[in-house]
Amino acid sequence: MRLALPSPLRRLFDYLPGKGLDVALLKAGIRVKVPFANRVLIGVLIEVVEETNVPVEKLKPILEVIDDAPIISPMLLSFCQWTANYYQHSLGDTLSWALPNLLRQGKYPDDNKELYWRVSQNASLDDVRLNRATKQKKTLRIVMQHPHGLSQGLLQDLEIQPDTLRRLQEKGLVYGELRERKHTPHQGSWLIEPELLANEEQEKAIQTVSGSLDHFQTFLLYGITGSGKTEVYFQLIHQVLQAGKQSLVLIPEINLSPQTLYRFEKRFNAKIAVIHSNLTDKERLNAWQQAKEGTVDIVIGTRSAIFTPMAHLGLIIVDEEHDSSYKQQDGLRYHARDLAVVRGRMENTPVILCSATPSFESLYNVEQKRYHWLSLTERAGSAEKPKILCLDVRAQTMDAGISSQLQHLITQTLNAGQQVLIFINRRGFAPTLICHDCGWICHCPHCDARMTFHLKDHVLRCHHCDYQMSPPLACPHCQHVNLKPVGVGTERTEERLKVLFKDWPIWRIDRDTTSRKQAMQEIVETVRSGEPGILVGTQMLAKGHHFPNVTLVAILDVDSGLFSADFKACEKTAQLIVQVAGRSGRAEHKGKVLIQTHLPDHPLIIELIDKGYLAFAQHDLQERKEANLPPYSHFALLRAEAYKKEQLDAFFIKAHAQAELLATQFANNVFEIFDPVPAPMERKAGRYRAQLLIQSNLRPMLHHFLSQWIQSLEEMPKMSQIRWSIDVDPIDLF
DNA sequence: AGCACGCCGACT
DNA sequence: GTCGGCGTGCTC
Repeated sequence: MRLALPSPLRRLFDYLPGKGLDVALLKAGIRVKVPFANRVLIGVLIEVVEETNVPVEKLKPILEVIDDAPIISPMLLSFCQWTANYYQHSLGDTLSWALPNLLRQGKYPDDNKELYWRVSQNASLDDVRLNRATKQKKTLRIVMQHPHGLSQGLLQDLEIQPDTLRRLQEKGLVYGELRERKHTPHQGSWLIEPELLANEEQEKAIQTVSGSLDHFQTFLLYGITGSGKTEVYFQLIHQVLQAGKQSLVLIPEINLSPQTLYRFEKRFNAKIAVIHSNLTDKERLNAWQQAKEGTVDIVIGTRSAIFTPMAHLGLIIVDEEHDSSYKQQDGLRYHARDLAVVRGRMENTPVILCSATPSFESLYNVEQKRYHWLSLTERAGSAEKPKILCLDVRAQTMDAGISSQLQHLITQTLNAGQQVLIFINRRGFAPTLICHDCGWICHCPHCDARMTFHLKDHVLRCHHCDYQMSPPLACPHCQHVNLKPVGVGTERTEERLKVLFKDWPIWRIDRDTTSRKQAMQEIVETVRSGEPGILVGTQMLAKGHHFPNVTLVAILDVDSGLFSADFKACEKTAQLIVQVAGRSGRAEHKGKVLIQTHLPDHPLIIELIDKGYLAFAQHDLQERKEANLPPYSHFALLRAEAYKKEQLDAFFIKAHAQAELLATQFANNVFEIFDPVPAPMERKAGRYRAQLLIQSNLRPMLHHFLSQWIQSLEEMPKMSQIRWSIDVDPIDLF
């Protein structure tokens, strides 16, 4: 029996069947318990083989067969095999990423009954007892929309506390029902809310995809902010529901808010499962099992939901497909958007990738006729596109990153009763502590990074490891007591804005102010209420939320995104500008976007402002073509880290030599093997980091090469001190 | 990744 | 004398 075991070792392990075991009952995808070295592991049977290269005396019998039917379908298993192979990862470990925790631990899918809430016959929203209970009223409204009941888990995902339900139950307005989780045929309409009338473009998109619902085809749905992408895929999901099939909707981490789910709940009378990182193991298994059985109709989830088994998959949607949260950045470094396309092909199902700022890879795939292009370029209603302006700040006096022109515009906007959004590119530009006399700067003792000064807590914090210290009173270098915070950061900008615009509220959104669970939501709601004021924040502001009363958006420092060595820097910056711009304005007020830059002649700035995102993408893709960069060629990156620099260097010298040697076995010039280089932040959390880039125009060759190269790396002796990994299609070169 | 084995320093 | 530090090697 050939098994995949949860181990980083990129190979399968052969075992003997236990005595008295009927080999005919063993099917790929069942779990078995086996002895492995000195412990017991749970593995997944991949195939039954008669022959093995392993010496007989080493073969051990399995201890136990856990399942009588495959826990993982042949489809999902081959999907995982494809993934493991493509990302050069161990199959056993890949399965660990794909399976819910409890299944990896050998537990059985839970067939416990689930608590469903239903509305009582005599319940009414006008009940006087609900006059002051807004939460209960809202809850009752939601439960009323679903006469067949809603599971407690889903209600919790909608931010409804069990306590609220209990109170409604005490009033006799709703009742709980323990339900056997079995497939109950759907009754009645799939819609709760009628569909909106699609405009011409939307109709065209819907028609095009619905003509392909019975087979694989990838669509790239380009829809500018406010053009009604959601309506397009809602109507398509409706068609899929009517065909008795399931839809899988992937969304970026940040977008999986109760509001997102609420929109689905409001539209569809369908069973929806949500898969996100805050689920308990039990909830996750439950959602997984229901999707597998086909008892849920729509699965909404983040990156890892791409591994959800689906009984009757009919459509895959990847919302905001350009979003970098689809790429797993440790362990199995998969890209959920790319895997969505692979899965669609395997399951013969259409895939829709949506974005207002499509990734350049996807645009390239459209150009190559692999993806079908759909576009929505009209904003719904009377809303106009925001106007992007570039402000050359060379030779301008800046005040905490704010030019006087910007100051003037902010004042105007506030006086007009509107809101301003100030976007700061990075927390990395946050203030640090500098000695005014000798120029000493406070560095993190564990990383090659400056400590960031946090005014509120009066601490120095390293943003790359968790190191914290209180600021020294005197300079450790010259002993003078003249340490000052410098740099433009969210906090400092906020402080300055508070002084400059002291009569207006200022809201700050970043990791520090929104660490508390509900904090972000509270701020967002305050801003949505429309009171004039200034919203200051980082990346978090670029995604999802829309603020109708924001009419001025300012990006304080766009330059750092323009000269980065990273080949994707321009793409990311362009996406950011367009996404941030999309947060503003609607209907009555036209939005204005101001970009402060020292490089007003940069092609990104010129192209993006004059001709828009797609034109800039064309331009940048042309440059990448000339430089033979992805998507025109393919990258794989070997990263490694170690506590001792000499060990790391020794490792890379060997790895590099092996790569060169291996490359001689292939045709000339198939690969470009770069010299190993230190990571941009060489030391992080006390470990030295470096990387080695391999480039090739021939994907299949690159994969052959990688698997052989990795095998030789795995066999290298004395490697315990070095942690290394391979990143196929890296999105960051560090 | 785990986990044991093994060979050197500071303790009841 | 041992307890335990982590370098080294192995897992069908």
